[in-house]
Amino acid sequence: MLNERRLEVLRAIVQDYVGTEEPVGSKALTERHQLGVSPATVRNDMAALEDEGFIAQPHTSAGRIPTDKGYRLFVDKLAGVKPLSTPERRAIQNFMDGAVDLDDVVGRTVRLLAQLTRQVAVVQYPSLTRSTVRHVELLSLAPARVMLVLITDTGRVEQRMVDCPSPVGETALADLRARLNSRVVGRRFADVPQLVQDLPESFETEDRGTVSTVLATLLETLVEETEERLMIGGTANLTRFGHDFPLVIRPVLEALEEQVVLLKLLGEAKDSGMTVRIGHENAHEGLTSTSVVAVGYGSGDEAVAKLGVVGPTRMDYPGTMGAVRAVARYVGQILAES
Amino acid sequence: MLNERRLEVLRAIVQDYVGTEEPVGSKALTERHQLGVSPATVRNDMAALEDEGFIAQPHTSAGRIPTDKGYRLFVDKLAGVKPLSTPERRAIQNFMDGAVDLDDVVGRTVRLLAQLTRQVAVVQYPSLTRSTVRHVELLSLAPARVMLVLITDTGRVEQRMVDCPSPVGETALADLRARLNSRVVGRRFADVPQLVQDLPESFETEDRGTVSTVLATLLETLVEETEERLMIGGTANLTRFGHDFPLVIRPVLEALEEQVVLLKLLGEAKDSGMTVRIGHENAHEGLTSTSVVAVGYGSGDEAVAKLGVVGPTRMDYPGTMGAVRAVARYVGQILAES
DNA sequence: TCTTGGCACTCCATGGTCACGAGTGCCAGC
DNA sequence: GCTGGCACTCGTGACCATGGAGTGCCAAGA
Repeated sequence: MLNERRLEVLRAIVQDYVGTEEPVGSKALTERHQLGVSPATVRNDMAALEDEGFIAQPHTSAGRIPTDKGYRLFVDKLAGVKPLSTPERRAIQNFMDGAVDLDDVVGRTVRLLAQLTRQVAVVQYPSLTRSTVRHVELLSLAPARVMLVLITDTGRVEQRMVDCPSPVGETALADLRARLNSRVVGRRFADVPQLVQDLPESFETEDRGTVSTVLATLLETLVEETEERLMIGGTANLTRFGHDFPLVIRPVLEALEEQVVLLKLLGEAKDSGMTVRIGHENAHEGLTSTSVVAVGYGSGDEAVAKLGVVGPTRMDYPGTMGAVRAVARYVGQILAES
Repeated sequence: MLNERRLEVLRAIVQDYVGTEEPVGSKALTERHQLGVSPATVRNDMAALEDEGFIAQPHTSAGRIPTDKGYRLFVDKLAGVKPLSTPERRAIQNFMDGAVDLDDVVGRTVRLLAQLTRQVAVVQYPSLTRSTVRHVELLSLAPARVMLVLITDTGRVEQRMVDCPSPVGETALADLRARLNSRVVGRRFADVPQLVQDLPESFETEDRGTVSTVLATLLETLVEETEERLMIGGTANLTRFGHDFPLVIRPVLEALEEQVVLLKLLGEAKDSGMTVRIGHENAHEGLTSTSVVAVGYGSGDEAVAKLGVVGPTRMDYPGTMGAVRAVARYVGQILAES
């Protein structure tokens, strides 16, 4: 059913619709693309494409627009990933260089991505559980109060207050700090629970309470939902959504404010390679008229977190995918260097 | 010119317009408020109010809507701050309790404020320069690489990498850490530069380079723009802006993404007491059709940062001001406790 | 079997007219 | 100084006619 030309027609429809935001008709198609056939033939092809569910008409006697299924086919079969131009690559470098800490890196990334794609950008902070421990610090702030600071190889810093059952001496604290670090430094956070399991036992009875409390807080921090932070930007680009936008923009903004929703969204993306979720493929109700392009990034081979963009299903997929991939690679490099 | 009744008419117009979002006419006014006079009289009063610039008509033969100047008078003279209801107070407590760290406190605050006011909430992180130092930590991560961690009494933690000119021994680092802390702990960050000024001189020549580098980074961190972080939320409430909203919402979203703009906005607010900036009173171009209600908050008497909301000029000022004030007080309490 | 030109049909968008109603300003009378 | 009355303005919504873009279908040609 779907011969070469029909696919070509679909590609042309997607490209034109993305460009003009208007339903595209058979005549316009033959004029703007060298299909080598007449409008009538294109009409037949369009009817076939519509039968298969790849395109639809908003109403009779209007042009066609791609359906989610149509975009899916376009992304899977018809379009590649468009590499960035040299000026664009240079812009990425200029923009990212000079970041002072992880917050800054993430902040710049989100702004950069929003600017390049002209869509809403979402960047997840490097996950704790997938990072490795660079250092664990314990600070005595008051006799029975300790501050726990975790530092990852990706530069992320997490801190928690610990209220101890009894006053803690500096020596005991230094002892715990040393033993703790010798066990976990360089290891992955995911492995920490196991590594510190028997630590309390090796302490004097009087200190065991404190040690357990500190460790409990440490483990809590690792599993806590807040470990999965993220940053979003470019929401102003939502206004480029389309005409019907008051209806569409609301649920999108709401979804974007729910960290849980976004984390789930990114979580659904594959760990490696790029993931594109189109329209109704997104589980969340408010996002059924948006597409999400996400990819993992990391300092090494393994992804420590994900980043991506959220935009209208009518988006420039090749360009967006190219930008997302390029940014992810560059951020990975920066993390590896630091 | 502006006798008691005319002020009463203005108040009624503001209240009705805020409620209905529609220009309000003389007849509707007399029906919904006990003004004790006829529509014709109200019309005369309205004409006077219009002459003075407090109200305007979108077009001839339409009702009146308040101007920025009208809202200003309303806020200054005609409306108080509406205290929160008991359930609302309880909701604040429930919502804020259980915050684990400063990020969490700020995050909860912004969500709470957005929910209470149904507007966009902006919360500034406690400023470094106005906080006092709880602890300065130096961690040796590599021979010539030190991580500097600042901890404030408000729970804020800031960290920076320092690349030292030469390898640093643990003893030298411990020495610097001890001397640094003995000088600055409990002091205000603003005073730190002066307090550490002569510190390098008291070290051996060989360590002076390192000491200077570390101190330079410390001072840099204090003045850096990034010290002024903030969090925003409730942007979905922008969709309740009005009918003409595609035009209005765009610049607002853009302004909200520019931290600089927002910081300036909050910075313009008075240090003590509540500040209300209405429409064109806001310097930033994109925000001329919004009002900003801001207030300082802090753990003690002094404000360490500000928070507020951004909404349409047509907002419920008494209610919004009440919510903002209540939230600020509660956050202050939480910071004081921690 | 596929392609093509022709043709009738559908339906949206545009723009004009018209009646309605809400609201105003003004004035004369109380 | 307040009030009722009255003429006037203007935006809104309904209705209708027109034009044009686009379609589906069909018969003829390659």
